[in-house]
Amino acid sequence: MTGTKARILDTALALFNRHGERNVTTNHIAEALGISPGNLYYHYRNKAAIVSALFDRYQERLLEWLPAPSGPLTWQDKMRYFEGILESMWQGRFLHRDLAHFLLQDPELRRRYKTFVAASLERGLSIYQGLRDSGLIAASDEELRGLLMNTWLLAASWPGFTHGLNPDAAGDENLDRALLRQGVYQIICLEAPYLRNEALDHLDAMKSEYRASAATVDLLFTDVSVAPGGE
Amino acid sequence: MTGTKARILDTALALFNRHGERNVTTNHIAEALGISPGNLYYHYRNKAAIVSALFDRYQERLLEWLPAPSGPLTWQDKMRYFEGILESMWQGRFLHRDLAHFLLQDPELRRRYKTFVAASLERGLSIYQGLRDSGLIAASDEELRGLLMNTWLLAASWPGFTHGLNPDAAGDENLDRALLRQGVYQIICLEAPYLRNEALDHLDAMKSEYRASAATVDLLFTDVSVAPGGE
DNA sequence: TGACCTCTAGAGTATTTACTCTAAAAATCC
DNA sequence: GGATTTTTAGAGTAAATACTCTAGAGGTCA
Repeated sequence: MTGTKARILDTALALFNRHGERNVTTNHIAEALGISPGNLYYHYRNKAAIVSALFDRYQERLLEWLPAPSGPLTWQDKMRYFEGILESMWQGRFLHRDLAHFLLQDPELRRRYKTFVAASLERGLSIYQGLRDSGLIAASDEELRGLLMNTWLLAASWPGFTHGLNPDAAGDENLDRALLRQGVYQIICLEAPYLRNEALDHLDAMKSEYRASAATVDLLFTDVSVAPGGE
Repeated sequence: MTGTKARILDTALALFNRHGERNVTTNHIAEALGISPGNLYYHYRNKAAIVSALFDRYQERLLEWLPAPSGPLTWQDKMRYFEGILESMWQGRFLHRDLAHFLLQDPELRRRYKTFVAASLERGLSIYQGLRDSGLIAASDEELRGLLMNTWLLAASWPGFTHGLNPDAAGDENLDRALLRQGVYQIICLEAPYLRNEALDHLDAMKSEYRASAATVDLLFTDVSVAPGGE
């Protein structure tokens, strides 16, 4: 039931994330799928169209993770938001990695991205205001805006940062997860000073739950000479 | 006195920052300089060597901005640090934009980058500890590390973020500066909760000094249809 | 069975681009 | 001023890659 069109997106996303969009040719995608280049171009008129479609999918999925609050929010809700954001950004990490290039080349995409960022930040603000109403955080609207902008930048750049430092780790599911969780930890650090009540009570527990081991963090900065043949 | 070798770097940096490394060919660089491709390749054996040299220069300049504290620090010192960091990252914004690709392609560069990031974070920690000794901030070492990581990510991604949303602004010196200062504002937001004493007294003043006007920020997210012929 | 439409194959191409090579100009040295 | 070395020009090339084009397979409906 999964049509060729969707399979192209899946494969392209996986290849882009692993090798970088720049290093993945349309022929590579077709080959990985076991289809012909002609077939690929039958479904997408060019490479940019694939990127554009992936961007749409990414955008939808991220906003799904950020439903406007309906009713009082708990600190568990907050953690779910964080996980969702980072999960989405992880899945679309190639996008943020090469975003600057796409935005420069494609004014239409740029337009969409602007409204997307603006919408996400608005959505985030309403969520944080909900958390404030629930007494879980204390901050002025201005502080929330600053916090949100920083959260966005952090979440958007974290996957690219870790993957850039440690591309060899790609495919190691455990390590991937650990690094992703460390990203949540960084976001926790960001908002920690504003937490109150139950959120504050659980701060330490959350920190230690999401923080990666020192060994894992070290792995980011120390030089791991890849064993030969370990591709 | 400025040799060809240095002029190549200057021109390449300017072109890379404006158009993205991916869109700038070695022939473009040579043409912009008014030299032949052969000449360019006489000085740098390939494009990656140019990027690598630019990276070295960037690295040196950033660390120059982050001298280890000798004696007690003031809040003015702190602001100078921030400005220096963002200034450096602005000048090398193409690097962070396309960093993932460079790191993936060049294991040697990756190694250097890892030690560079680690060194910068260490340096940053000693600076923050200096600020703590001066009573300007209050935070545990662990909090400082989290803060530093976030500061790094923020500073590294802010130039690319603004430029990506608004590439047409490139060349508008005033707008560039305003957006860069807004980056400092974001960093201020990051550390605001930890400030004490004089640093706290000047917080509001610093915020309003660095924050860009609402109109400028709006410009980031609203769609500016570029007037035709406005390249 | 035949007409029609969707989907696929795969060889092929036009273009871009990083880089080479040879020779000559310019600078330096004795 | 001649010899030698450094620097430059610029035409040219090999490889990569996004994309095209034609032909045909497979399904559907009459």
